[in-house]
Amino acid sequence: MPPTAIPTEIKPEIDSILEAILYLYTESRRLTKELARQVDLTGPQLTVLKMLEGLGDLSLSELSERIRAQNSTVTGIIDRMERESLVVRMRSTEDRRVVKIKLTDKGSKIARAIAVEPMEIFRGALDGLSAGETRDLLKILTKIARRVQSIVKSLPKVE
Amino acid sequence: MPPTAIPTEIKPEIDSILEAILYLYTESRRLTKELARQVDLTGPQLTVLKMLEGLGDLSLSELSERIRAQNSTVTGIIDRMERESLVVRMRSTEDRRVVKIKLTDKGSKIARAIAVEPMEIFRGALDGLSAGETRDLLKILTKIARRVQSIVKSLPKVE
DNA sequence: CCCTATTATTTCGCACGCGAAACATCTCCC
DNA sequence: GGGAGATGTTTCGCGTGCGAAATAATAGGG
Repeated sequence: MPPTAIPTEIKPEIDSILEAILYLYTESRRLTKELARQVDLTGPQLTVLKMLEGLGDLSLSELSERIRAQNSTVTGIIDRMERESLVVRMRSTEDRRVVKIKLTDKGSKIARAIAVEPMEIFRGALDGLSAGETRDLLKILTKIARRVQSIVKSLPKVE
Repeated sequence: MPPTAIPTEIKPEIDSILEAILYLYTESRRLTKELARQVDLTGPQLTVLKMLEGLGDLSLSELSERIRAQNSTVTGIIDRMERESLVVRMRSTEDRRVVKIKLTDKGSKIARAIAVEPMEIFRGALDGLSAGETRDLLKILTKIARRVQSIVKSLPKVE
């Protein structure tokens, strides 16, 4: 048994589960991109637009935290959105280090044209589960996450 | 009740579940990248390396299907790996349209230095579930995936 | 009040990642 | 067997996405 193999008979369900998780993730990205294409935006740009619409002006850091990307990534996205006059940068007056991102009229209008926040589709799908299923799912996923964490900690370092 | 709005009091579990799925996905990428860094590779390059180690030579199409990326993406990854002498391209003799990707000695050596295939960590974590949990998880995820699909189908088109 | 550490953002270089178009080769059918 | 369409790969242009270094502004301790 080579060291690369995890010593276990592969249960076919396991691959199906990985498959399903991957599907849900990639589908959410595909979906966002498809919605975005209808108004000539990219996926991340639509996400930012709807976020600003829902929450009001946000600083760049707040934005990058919410979309789980590095500041430098968001700087680029905002650059391109500003180029298209979808948002403007405004230096905060209280703390002049902070840049507030603000929707323009054009940006708000486009945000309104897209009714659904893509993530809502998933909330909707999860909402269709029974209370028991929801509880089970959360419990199992949490368990998996914990196990992943502990496996990661125990990994041998190369060298 | 418009199909786009999800009319529901948000159950906190739902956000936790989305959180957990996102965590598992991003953790798998982070993990791959971290393993890869130990041998001076990028995440995708390590994935390709271990895939070739496990399965033998693959064509570019086979590779791109397995890592779920477009051919053009994989062309770039292989370009950089070839530049580093990790793999070589070999025209197939049966069908001269096909390019076979082959590990070099250097590539094989590095592949052996990394014992774990990152995805195996998740298989390992899932493997720790009880049979009942596995069954429930698969059932629920499948249900979610089906619901997502049907919601997507019912979405109104802009214009 | 200054000097240092901290925090917010940008810049830079690089590696994906995609879709469309170009290119190469093969297959099939007349 | 020759041309039309199918299949495999690459090229191109663009938009993320990251981490490290640079830049700008604030805060805190002496």
